[in-house]
Amino acid sequence: MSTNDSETHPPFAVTVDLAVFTIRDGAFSVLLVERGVEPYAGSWALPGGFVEPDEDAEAAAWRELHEETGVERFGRHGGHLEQLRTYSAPGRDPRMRVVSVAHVAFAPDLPEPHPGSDAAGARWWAVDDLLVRTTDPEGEVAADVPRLAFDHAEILRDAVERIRAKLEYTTLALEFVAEPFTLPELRRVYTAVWGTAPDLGNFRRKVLGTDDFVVPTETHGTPSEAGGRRALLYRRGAAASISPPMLRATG
Amino acid sequence: MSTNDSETHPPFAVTVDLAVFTIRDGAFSVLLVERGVEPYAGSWALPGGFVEPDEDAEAAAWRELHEETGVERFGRHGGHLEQLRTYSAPGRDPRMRVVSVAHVAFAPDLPEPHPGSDAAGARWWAVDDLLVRTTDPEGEVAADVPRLAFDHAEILRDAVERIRAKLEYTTLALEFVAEPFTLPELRRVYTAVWGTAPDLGNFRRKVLGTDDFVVPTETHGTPSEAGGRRALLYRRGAAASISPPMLRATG
DNA sequence: TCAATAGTGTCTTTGAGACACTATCGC
DNA sequence: GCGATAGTGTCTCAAAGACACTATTGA
Repeated sequence: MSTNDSETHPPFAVTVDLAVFTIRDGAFSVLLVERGVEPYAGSWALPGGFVEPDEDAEAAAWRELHEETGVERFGRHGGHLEQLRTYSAPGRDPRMRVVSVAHVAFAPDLPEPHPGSDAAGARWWAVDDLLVRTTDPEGEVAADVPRLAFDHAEILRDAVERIRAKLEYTTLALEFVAEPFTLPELRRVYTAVWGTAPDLGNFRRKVLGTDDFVVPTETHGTPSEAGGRRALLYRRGAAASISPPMLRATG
Repeated sequence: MSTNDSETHPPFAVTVDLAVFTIRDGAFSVLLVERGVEPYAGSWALPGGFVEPDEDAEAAAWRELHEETGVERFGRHGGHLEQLRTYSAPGRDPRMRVVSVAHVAFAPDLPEPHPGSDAAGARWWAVDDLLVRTTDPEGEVAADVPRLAFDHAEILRDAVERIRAKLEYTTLALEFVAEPFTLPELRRVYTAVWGTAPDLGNFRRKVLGTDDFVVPTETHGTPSEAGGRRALLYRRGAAASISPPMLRATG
C-alpha cells in the first residue's frame, strides 16, 4: 500500500477471467466463449467480465461463472473456484489498461453453456488440443481448434499446471465427480487431467488409505455400457490434503 | 475478458504490496514501513506503491523493492520475487477502490532499509512475533510488536504459508543464503522458516542426494564464534524442485 | 464361456526417521 | 584434554511401483 496521493495515478479497469474445467467424455475440458465484439471479435477466449464496484474479484468470478454456466454458488455441491494469479502487462488489452485477476473453477457435469449477451458462442474444448495449438500452431489437432485471444493462452497454461499440481497433494479431484461416485470414476479424473492412468491397485490403496478422502456407501453403481463388475459407490470425505502426495508417474 | 464497453465501468487504483523476507540473526524476518501519512499514519504496513502506466505489477514490485531496500534486479544474485495473490475487497482501503497485487520477495543479507519518501520509518521484524500479535492481540511478545495496517496481516499470513510450503518442494531456501554458503547455514534457513530443525543427517542426505541442488567447492568456511569444525562451502545448483519433497517434521 | 471391468494380494525398492558414532576445530 | 560444531553410517519402518491374481457382471 503506497502512501502516495492517489490523485496522481491513472485509473485501471479490473476484470476477472475464468478457466472453467470439467471432464467431458473422459477428456479434460475447458470452457471458451466466442467473442462477439471487438477486439478479437470471432476469436475464442476465456469467459470473464468487469469487477463491479460493490464486489471483490472472487464474487465477480462467481457471478460470471453463474452467468456462463448456470452454476450456483450455494445450494448443493456448487463446484470450486479459486484465484489463479493476476495478469497486468501494459499491452494485454488493446483498448485500455486492463488488469485481470484470473481464476480457476471446476465442477462435475456442467451443463452445455449458454453464451452471455456479448458472446457469439460458447462451448467446451479439450485442453490438450488447445495446448497443442498454443505450443505449435500447426500441431496435430483438428483444424477448428482455435488460438486464444489476448494473453489467454498463457492463463490457460498456468491454470492447467496449477490443477495438475494440486491433484497431487489435495483432494481436488473430488470436485470433478458428482456424488455418489465410484473409485474408477475418480481414477478417470486423474487419468484425464494428467494424461496417464495411475496404477489401479496403487490408486485404490492410496485413496482408501488416506483418512476421510472418500466415504463408502452400501450400494453399487451400474456397469458401463461395455459391461463388467459393478463398482461400490462413495461420497466425498472431509479431507482436504493428501500426505504424502499422490505423485504423477515419473514417465 | 469481458466484451462489455469499458466506459460504463468505474476506475480502480492498482497497487503492489510486498512481503520481503530475510533471515536476520537466525530469525525469519519481514520488512515493514511505518506510515507517515493518512490513512493509518503511524501504523506499520507492508511496503508497496502504485503501479505506473508503463509497467506491469511485477515491474512495479521490483521498483518498490529497490526503493525500499536497494536490491537491484540485475547484476549478481538479486534475490527472488514472485506474485502471491490479489486482494480486492471493496473496503480494504478507506480512501478509494484499490486492488492490490501482493508479491513475496526474499534475499540474503539485505541491508538496513531506508524509508521511502512518505514513510516515517522502516525496519525488520521477526515474523513469529507479528503472527502472534495478529492471532492473539495480547500474545506473549514484546509490547512494541505492532498490528498491521489495512489487510496486511492477512497478506502476511498468506505469504508465510506460501514460503513454508515452497521450501518443501523447491530449492527456494537457496535464495536466503549468500554464496558461498555451508550446509549448516542452509539448514538454519529451514530451521528459521519452519520453526523446527530438520535432522542433521537426514538433511544432508536429502540435499546432497538431490541432483544439482548444491554444488561443492574446494574450500572451507570459518567456524562460528563458538568454535567447532569448519564446514565445506557450496554454491547454488541449477535444480529448481525437490522430488520427492523435503517434508516438515510431522510434529 | 468370454470379454470387460472391479477389486485384492504381495514382492521389491526407495527413501525418510531416528540416532549412534566419528572428525575437526579453538581453547 | 574439553566443548562445540561438522559430518558419516546404519537400522528400521512406511509407502510407492510393479504386477499377478481373483471376483463379478452382461452378452
